[in-house]
Amino acid sequence: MSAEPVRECRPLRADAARNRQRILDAATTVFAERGLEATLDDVADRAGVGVGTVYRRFPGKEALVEALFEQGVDSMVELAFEAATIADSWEALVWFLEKACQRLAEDLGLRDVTMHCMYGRQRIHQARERIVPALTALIERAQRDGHLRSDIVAADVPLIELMVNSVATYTNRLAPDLWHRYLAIVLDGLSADRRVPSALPQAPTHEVVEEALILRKGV
Amino acid sequence: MSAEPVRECRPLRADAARNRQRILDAATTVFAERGLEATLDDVADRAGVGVGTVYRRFPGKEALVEALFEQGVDSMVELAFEAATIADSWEALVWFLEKACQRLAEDLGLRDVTMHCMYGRQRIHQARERIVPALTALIERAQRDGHLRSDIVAADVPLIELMVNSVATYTNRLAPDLWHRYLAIVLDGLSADRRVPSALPQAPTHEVVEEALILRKGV
DNA sequence: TACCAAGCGGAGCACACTTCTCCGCTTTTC
DNA sequence: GAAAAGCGGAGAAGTGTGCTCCGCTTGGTA
Repeated sequence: MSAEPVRECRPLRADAARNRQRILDAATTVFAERGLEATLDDVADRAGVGVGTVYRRFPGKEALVEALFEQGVDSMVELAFEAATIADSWEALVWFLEKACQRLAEDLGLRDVTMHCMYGRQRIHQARERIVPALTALIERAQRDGHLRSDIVAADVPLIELMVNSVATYTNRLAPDLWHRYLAIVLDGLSADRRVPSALPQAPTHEVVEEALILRKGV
Repeated sequence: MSAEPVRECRPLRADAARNRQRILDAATTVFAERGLEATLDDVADRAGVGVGTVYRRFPGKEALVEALFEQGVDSMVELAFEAATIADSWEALVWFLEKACQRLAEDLGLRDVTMHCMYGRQRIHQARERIVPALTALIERAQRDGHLRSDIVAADVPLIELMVNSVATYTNRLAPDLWHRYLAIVLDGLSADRRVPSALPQAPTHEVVEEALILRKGV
């Protein structure tokens, strides 16, 4: 939220400040909907301003993206810490994976930032370093309690998120909640003490699956 | 293998026939390695011929791709029928998923053709229609035997392949066999009668995962 | 109300990267 | 050794980025 050149003395003119906010709002929705493949022209259109106006406020796409997702990335780290406060260790893990996948599914921009690292690698790297201990604690606690299979490690988590998110990427237009089903399957695979398969969300139809595999827009 | 304009009378000159084969070979490896994003210029380079030569033999990229993958797509269908001949119903399902994921992981072109449908949609659609009955039979048999959880349907299969393949896409340079681990987890989630988690292939290191999420080339 | 710095729009530039063509030269074949 | 067939690869044509520039508009001060 503080990426443009520091020019503290003179405050923005009223209309300029209004436009700046419009740009940020537009960028939020546009990137969330279409991922980072969206153009600053798209953002400008959505904001109802010209491209020039966008470039006057932000040095370039990267700056805007970083300004927008600084907070989003950090909030993923917080998620892991928040999960630690849940009493039941298995529920904590489930809650974390659900929430993390949810955010990535809802915000394609966040997905691109965390999974593709096109921008702001440094920040992502730092975020990863902070999240690893929390994740490790979450996992080891669930393992000590005999809920999580013992051969899982913290490094598995990003790849599990990637898997589930790939379903979300393909199906989010046609069946935006379908990814829950596959996370549920994976969770059953992660469980150490499940006796009976847990209930799954509704199955997709062939039509939805076929359409999803054809349509696939976001990466 | 029969995409260029039919001109049956005169056979190709010896050198031309040789080049045609070189182009097909080069296309096979280039598309397998880099997916359909590879250019016909890349194919020409690999084949050691000029682009013009490629375009003289094949009307365009689509024709070459379809010629190449016609067989590959059909072989995915055959896989399902072949699985039906395996005695144990659970092993049949496991074998099918392993093989299908293996092929998709080894051949990024095949992955793009089946998962993204950029070319030859008609053929893919037909292939899907042929594979569904075989898949349904495979699934229902495993369910009757009490091995596969009863809430799985045939339409789940492509999405399961998609999930596992997304791992392969990201990690195939650094840890080309890592996807087996995640397929194993998913399989444990699909099982109806497992008492104890099955053995998993070796876990990834944090370094590999981080590199994989950054490098991501294919798609 | 008048003035002008600050702000604005969006055509268009530079660039990257496709697919595909064209034509002077080379090789094969008869 | 002549003609037909084939070849290479520069570059045309098209598309899609990110970003700049400059004539016009507007907000805020005097």
